[in-house]
Amino acid sequence: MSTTNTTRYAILGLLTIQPMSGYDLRKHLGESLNFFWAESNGQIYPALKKLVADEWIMPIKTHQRGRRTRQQYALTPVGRNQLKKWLAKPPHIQPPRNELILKLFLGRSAPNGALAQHVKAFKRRHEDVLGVLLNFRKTIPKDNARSADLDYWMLCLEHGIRLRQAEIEWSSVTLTRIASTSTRNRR
Amino acid sequence: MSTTNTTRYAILGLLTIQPMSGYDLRKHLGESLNFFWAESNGQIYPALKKLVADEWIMPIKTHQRGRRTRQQYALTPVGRNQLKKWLAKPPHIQPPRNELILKLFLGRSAPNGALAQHVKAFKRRHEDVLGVLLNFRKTIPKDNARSADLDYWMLCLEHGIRLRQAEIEWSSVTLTRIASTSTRNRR
DNA sequence: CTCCTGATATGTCTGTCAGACATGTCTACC
DNA sequence: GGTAGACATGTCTGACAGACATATCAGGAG
Repeated sequence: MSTTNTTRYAILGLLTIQPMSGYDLRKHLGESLNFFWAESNGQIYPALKKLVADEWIMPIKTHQRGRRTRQQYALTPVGRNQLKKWLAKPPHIQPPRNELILKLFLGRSAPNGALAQHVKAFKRRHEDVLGVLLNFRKTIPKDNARSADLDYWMLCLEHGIRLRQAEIEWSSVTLTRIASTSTRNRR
Repeated sequence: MSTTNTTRYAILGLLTIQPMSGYDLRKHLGESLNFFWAESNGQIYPALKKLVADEWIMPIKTHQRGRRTRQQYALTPVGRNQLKKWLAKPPHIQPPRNELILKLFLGRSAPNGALAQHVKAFKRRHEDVLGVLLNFRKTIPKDNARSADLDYWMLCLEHGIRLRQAEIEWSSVTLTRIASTSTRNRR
């Protein structure tokens, strides 16, 4: 099996920023990272247990004033090393499963107007995300003035922005073409 | 559970083009469709069985001269209707799992030069795919002169092309930025 | 004519994943 | 003293990825 349980490494990576609890990880993964890395909630806690067992991370107790005690985790030297080794390996490519495009491909069998609806929704969603990302681009550099991670984060952001722009442009073109196609093929 | 077993519908969709065997489906899925829809080989035959049991498709015997008898399948009216209903539903969005971007995000922990290697490979791969797609754009319209599917296929192709172009452009920009980043952060 | 190679053809199996669902705790406010 | 809502930690099922297994047939090499 060449599937590498990437969840472990995503967690490991986040812990390079600072020690966190499972809940923190979940929030991080659900927010900024979510634009290019979706983690399944159900994987996080089992993965943490496994990582502790392998001694890639270690649990640390944190007593916060006025807040419940949370189980936090920190990288061990072993974990840091494993992460580095993983980062050196060529990235695994996610097999594409673009359901919108599949439906478009089979468009001849679709009920009238459905495809246009799908593409419109697709476009709107990407426009929303693009808005968020463009806002990030403005605010992140100020908040994290000279974080060592900043340069890398901006590259990821740039990727997200360009991809969304391409999707939006394609959507526009496609919408006009769909209109003329359905006119031509009308029974 | 909201996961919809999309494999069934991908198969159903391909059978609208013409009756096919499992092997034909596998080839189709491994070739043209593969650019936006990757199907796991292991799913095809079980899915076919299920589809037959549900009477969405029916097995037909084909005796080809000089070739082994293959089990082919054709859509039933029920199947055609189910496909149509599915096409009308909003497409499910694949959760993103872009391992390259994840590695870039964690770039600070990566060994020297590794990221640049990854991005270069990423760029090369997309350039190769773009070449294939651009070639498709030239040849497909001639081969399938007035297929009812042609218009839809071209839309999918266009999507693939634009996305790849965006990836390639981002790669170029990123490569120059990585170079200057690693210079600045050198110890 | 027999062996071998490679395309044809049909599957199985294991670990990983998606994401809905379950459960309990603490704070703040009424 | 109750309860709404954030905080926090999990479990569970069906679907999926993709490596692996197996058998048949055609055509060429010896």
